Amino acid sequence: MTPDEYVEAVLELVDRIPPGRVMSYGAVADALAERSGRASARLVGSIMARHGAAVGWHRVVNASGAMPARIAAEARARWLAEGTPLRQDRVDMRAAGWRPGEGV
DNA sequence: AGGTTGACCGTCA
DNA sequence: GTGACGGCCAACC
Repeated sequence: MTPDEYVEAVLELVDRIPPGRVMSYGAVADALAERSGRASARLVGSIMARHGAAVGWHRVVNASGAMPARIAAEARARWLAEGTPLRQDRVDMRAAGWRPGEGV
């Protein structure tokens, strides 16, 4: 799998996350690990930083259910807009966490 | 070629 | 709950 194909695989998966649900960067990396041969949360993070605008980037959060300060406000607005379960200003990962195969 | 830098994560204190 | 550390892998000096 070429790096380019990996990027597509990440975007494709993110695009399948249902509204109101989220996956962590690490969960995305894990989900693609078998198919891609790699599993790096950091890599998924940088891919989202570059290509996230093309998909529902607010549905991919860090393991704490938060987002970096730069985009936190926008992310929170989107979570509220689609009814994502929140805990203070973070996503409630226990309630909102999604795994591929769940909504199919 | 080599060092630094990220929209990260799990572990340990 | 917080903070430090090591591992991670591609992009960028």
